Amino acid sequence: MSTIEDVAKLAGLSRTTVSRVLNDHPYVSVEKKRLVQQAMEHLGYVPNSAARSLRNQKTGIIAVLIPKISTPFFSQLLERLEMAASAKSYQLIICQTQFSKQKERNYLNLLKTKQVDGVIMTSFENDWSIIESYLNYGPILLCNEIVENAEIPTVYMNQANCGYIVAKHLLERGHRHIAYCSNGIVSEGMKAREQGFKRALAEASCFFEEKFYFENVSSVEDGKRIFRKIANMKIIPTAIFTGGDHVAAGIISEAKKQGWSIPKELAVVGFDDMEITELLDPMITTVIQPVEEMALKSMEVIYEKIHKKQYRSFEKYEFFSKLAVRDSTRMKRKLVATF
Amino acid sequence: MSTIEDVAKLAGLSRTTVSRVLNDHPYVSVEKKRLVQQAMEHLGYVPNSAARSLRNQKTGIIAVLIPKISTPFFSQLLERLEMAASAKSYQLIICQTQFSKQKERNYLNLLKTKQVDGVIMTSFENDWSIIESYLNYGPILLCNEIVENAEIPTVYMNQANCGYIVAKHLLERGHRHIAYCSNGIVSEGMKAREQGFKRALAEASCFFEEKFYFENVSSVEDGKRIFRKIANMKIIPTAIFTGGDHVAAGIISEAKKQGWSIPKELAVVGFDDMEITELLDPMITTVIQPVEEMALKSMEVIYEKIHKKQYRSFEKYEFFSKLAVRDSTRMKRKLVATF
DNA sequence: TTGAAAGCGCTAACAG
DNA sequence: CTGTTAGCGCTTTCAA
Repeated sequence: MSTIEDVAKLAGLSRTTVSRVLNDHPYVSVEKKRLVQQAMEHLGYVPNSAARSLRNQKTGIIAVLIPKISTPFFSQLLERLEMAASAKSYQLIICQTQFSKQKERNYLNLLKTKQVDGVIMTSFENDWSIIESYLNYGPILLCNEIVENAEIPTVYMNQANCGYIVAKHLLERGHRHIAYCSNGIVSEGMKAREQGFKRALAEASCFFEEKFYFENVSSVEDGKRIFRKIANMKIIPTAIFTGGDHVAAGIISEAKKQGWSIPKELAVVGFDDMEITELLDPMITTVIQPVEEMALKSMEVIYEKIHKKQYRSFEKYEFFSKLAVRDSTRMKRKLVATF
Repeated sequence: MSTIEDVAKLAGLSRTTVSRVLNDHPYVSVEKKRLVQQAMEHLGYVPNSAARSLRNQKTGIIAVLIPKISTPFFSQLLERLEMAASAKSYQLIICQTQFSKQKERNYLNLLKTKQVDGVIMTSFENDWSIIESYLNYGPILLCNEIVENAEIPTVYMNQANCGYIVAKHLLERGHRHIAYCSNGIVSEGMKAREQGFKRALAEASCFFEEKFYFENVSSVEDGKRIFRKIANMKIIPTAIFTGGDHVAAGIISEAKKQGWSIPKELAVVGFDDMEITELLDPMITTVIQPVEEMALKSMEVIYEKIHKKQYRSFEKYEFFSKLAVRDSTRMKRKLVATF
C-alpha cells in the first residue's frame, strides 16, 4: 500500500505538493501536477481515509438510525437517503435500533467517537433530554417524525393535512359515517393526523361518531378483527381510514370472505402506498408519503449542519402526502348521500 | 473533546497506561486502572476512532453492496446482516449499486481507501476479472449468488434443490403439466434452479413441455400476461412455478378476474415469501430463502477473512430453501392425475 | 508494572 | 509556486 510519501518521492516533490494536487488546491504548476498524477497512477495510489479523517476531523460518514430496516417504509426511506448521500459523496452507516433505547444510545455514541459526522434519526426511543446530550458531539436530524420540544432540525410530513385530505376525499364521495383507526402510537404526528381528519368532518358539518374510532390497529390481523366488529354494529360506517395498508388489506380480505362488496358497502383507505395496495382486488386507495423529498431535504440539511457546526435549532421542514385514489374508494354505484 | 493525553494528565499517568486500560491489556495495577477509569469518566472521554483506525489499520466497518435496498429480499438480507454485524461490533456501510458497473467499482474503492475492512457483495455487476483486482486491498465475500470461477468465499442458496423441491411438491399433488417461469437473469443459480426442477420431473417420468417454459417473467404485469397466454393454450398446465411472488400475484389476480378458480384450475408457486403471499386470496405457496442463516454465515466468514488476511479461496457455504405450502397449491378437489 | 518516543498517513500554517 | 515542520489521537516497541 503506497502512501503520499511514496508518491512524493517518485515524483521528486514534497508531500505538500502531492497533497495539494490531491485536494485540488490552487498554486500548483501544471507541470508538477502532471508529475504527481503520473506518480499516483504508477503506484496505484489511493489516499488513506483514516489518516484524512484524523487530520480533517471529518469522516464523510453519516449514521442513519432506523427501528427496523425491512419495514417497507423504512427500506424506501433508506434507499432514498443512500441515493442522496451518495450524490453528496457521503457514506451511510446503517443502525438498526430495533426499538431499543440501549441500542439507540449505543449508535448515538458513533458521534462521540467521531466515527460519523452526523446522525439522522427516524424515530426517538429515548427521551429528548437523553438525545440532547449527544448534540455536543455533532449534528442530529430527525426525519419522518416530529417531536415537540426537540431542538434539532426536523423533516416531516404534515400529518394534519394528511388526515384532512383523506377525510375530504371520503366526504366528497358522499360518505358521512366514516371510521378512523389509530395505530396506538402516541405522537405529535398521530395526534395531528386525527385532528386534521376531524377538522375536515367538522367543516362538512359531519359529526364524528366515537363508536367509529378504533384503537391499536396496525396489522392485517387487526384489520380482520376490526371488520368483524364493524359487521356487527347496528349502524355501520360506509368508509374507514385505516392508517395502514396492512390494516386495509386485512379489512378487505375479511370483508370479501364474508361476502361484502368493497368499496360499495365499505370504502377503505390505507396508508403508506405499499406494494400490496396495487396487488389486492380491489386496489387500495392509500396515502403516499413524500419519501424522496424528505430524504433529499434531510441530506441537504444535515450536510449544512455538519459544515456550519451549529447544531441546535428548531427549524422544521414540512412535506405533504398525496392520496393515491384507487378502487377501494371508487364508487361503482352512487352512494346515497345524507344531507 | 478530550483526548487520551487529557486523561493521562488528569490521572497523573502516561498515555501508554491509559491506552493499556482502554484495551484491557495485562500489566496494569488495579490501582492505576481505577485512577484512569475515574479520569475517563470525569472527562467523558471516548477514544477517537479515526486515530484508532489509522494506528491499527482497521476500521471496524464492512461495506455491503446491494443493487436496490427497497427490494423486499434485499431489505430482509440487509436487516439480518446488520444484526449479525452489530453482534460482532462491526458497523455496516450501505452501498446501493443500482445495477451500475461504475457504482459498484466506486464502492469497491472503499476497500482501497481503507475505509472498510471488508466487502460483502450480493451480486456482481462487473466481471470477475474486475472484482478480482480489488482483492489486493481486502476481503470480499459473495452472499446470495454464486459465480463459477470467483475465487472468494461464497454464501448461497442451493437453487437446484429449490427447483427440485418445488417440482416434487407439485408432482406429489398429482400435477403432470407444470409450467416454469425464468426471470431472464442468466446466472449459475438460475440455471441450477431450472435443472433441479427438470430433474424432479424426469425422476417422476414426467416430460417437461417446452411450451410451458416462459421467459423474462418477473413482475406483476408479466404474471398477468403469462396467465392470458396460458388461458389461450390448447393444452393448459395445471400448475406453475413462477419464480417470484409478484409474478404469482399477477397470475392469480388475472386468473380470478377471468373467473378461474385457484388452485383448482391452476396451482401457483411463488418465490421469496414476500408479505403479499399471506395477504392474497388464496395465500400463495412460496419458497422461503434462508436469509438469516446466510447473513450469519456471511458475517462469520468475512470476519475470519479480515483477521486471517488470506482473501482468496473457493470456499462455498450452501444453504437450503424451504417451501411454505399455502392455499395456492392446496388441492380442494382431487386432480385427475395422468399416468 | 510503567513511561518515552516513534510513527500510522495526511494536511495546513508558515516561511521562503 | 514549493517545501519544512508540526501535529491530528492513538498504540506499541523498547527501555527502565
